[in-house]
Amino acid sequence: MASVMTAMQPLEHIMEELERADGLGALQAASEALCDHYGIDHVVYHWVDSAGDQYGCGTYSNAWRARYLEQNYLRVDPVILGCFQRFHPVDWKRLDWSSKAAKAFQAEAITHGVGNQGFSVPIRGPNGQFALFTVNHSCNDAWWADWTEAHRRDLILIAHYFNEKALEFEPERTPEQSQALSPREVDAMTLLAMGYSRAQVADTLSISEHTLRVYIESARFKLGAMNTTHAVARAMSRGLIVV
Amino acid sequence: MASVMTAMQPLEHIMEELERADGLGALQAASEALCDHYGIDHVVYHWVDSAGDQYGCGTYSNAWRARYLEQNYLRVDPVILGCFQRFHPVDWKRLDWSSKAAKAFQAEAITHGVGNQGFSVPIRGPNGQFALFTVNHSCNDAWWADWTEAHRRDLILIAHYFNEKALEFEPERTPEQSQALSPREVDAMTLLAMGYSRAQVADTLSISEHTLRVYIESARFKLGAMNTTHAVARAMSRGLIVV
DNA sequence: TTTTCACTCCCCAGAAATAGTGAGGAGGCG
DNA sequence: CGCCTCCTCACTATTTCTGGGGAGTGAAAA
Repeated sequence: MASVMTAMQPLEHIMEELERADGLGALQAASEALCDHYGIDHVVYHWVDSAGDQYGCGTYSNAWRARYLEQNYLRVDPVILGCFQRFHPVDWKRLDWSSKAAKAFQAEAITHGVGNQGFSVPIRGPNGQFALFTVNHSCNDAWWADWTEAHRRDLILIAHYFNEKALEFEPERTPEQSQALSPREVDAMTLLAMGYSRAQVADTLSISEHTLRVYIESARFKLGAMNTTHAVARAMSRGLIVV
Repeated sequence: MASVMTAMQPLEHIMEELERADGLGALQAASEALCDHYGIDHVVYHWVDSAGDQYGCGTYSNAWRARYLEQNYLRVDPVILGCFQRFHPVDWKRLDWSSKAAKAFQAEAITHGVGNQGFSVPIRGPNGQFALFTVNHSCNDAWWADWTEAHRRDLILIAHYFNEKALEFEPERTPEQSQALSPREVDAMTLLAMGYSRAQVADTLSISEHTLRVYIESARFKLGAMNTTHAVARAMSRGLIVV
């Protein structure tokens, strides 16, 4: 249980390497180092971006990665689907593998060298960023249960550092931080995001609907949005409004 | 630097208590225990929910909490605004305190016993859940820098556990994940959030605009939204779509 | 002091979204 | 085998939003 608290030099060394990492290659190297350190088959970091864009690094075979992307397994993979609704790290056994697609997916994964046991830590960043840190191994249930229990805390922390570095190295994936909205514009966007119509927003803010329109338009302009819905979506994803 | 890795019995004890916690009171107790353990002024967990709903526990005075809620400081607090855009834990000094509102807010916080130094860990869960774990103290910059550097890893981990427990105890705060959107509905919401008009979305999805409308309406119904903008906002804040 | 910016108000025509119906086929699940 | 959800298409009338204009105040920044 107390693994995080006990001295474990090689892990400490890997963590320090990770903190000093200055490129995506370092994450790949860290994945491999972690595999060696723990004596497990695979360590993988998988960033699942906005429009189904993906980025990852880790020790899965290139063939399996290619196949995964090519088949768009993103929309089938129970690990992705399950972790997206969770906060807790999760053992793969607790996911829903019942669908036909999931079973086929699993079978194919195993033929590509993916182990039967897995443990994934969901990680979330700003603007809806989502990633998974996964450790994977081929072994029996009891051994895996002991191992994951023993290293749970380490894995949470390592997952956090992986994501921290990935965000750092890929700033273009969390794009421009545009100019801020004026208070009135924030009010307008916020109320619109809450489902109020323009008339209701104007009424709530005690201004004419014409005036409100000016705010919406200027907010739309500042956010580079094509319409109100777009503007609200951008304001939300940039954290300019909290709804 | 290696604090997480070194034996530190009292912290270990607190963490184990936290893991066994079975109610919100336990988080409050853990906050106080952490204050004692570290010898700092405040430890606070603050859940900032979708609709501006808030829940928190920690060692701030009741007067300050009441004031914060009453004044709706959520929309002013640079800690909230800054952390919402970040993944890294952040020292309060690195936030933007330049606005007049922020300065007034800070001054008032200090009169309510909040320390001049702060360090906050942003945490995100499913469905757009967002929370902050903050440690706060009154001291000079050098001491604080040393302290936060020394305990950074612990704090990340403790923040994770606080949120894990908070999510566990408050399932009703992430309720209406019940109604997932169908794939087509997700497509529609996503493209609308990207600024496409209905005609463009229909074209992109290669369906008639009439069909598209059915998706938008059913999505709106499932999300309990009053209009398209509202539906998109809800879908985003619940993490159903990623833009 | 000048200039910029946020805030407020107004008109109009055309484009877009919404509300109320309707119906048929494909596929999964008990 | 029904039952269900999902996907697809259609019509009409009404409401709401958008994109062009223009104009005045006050506060803050340059």
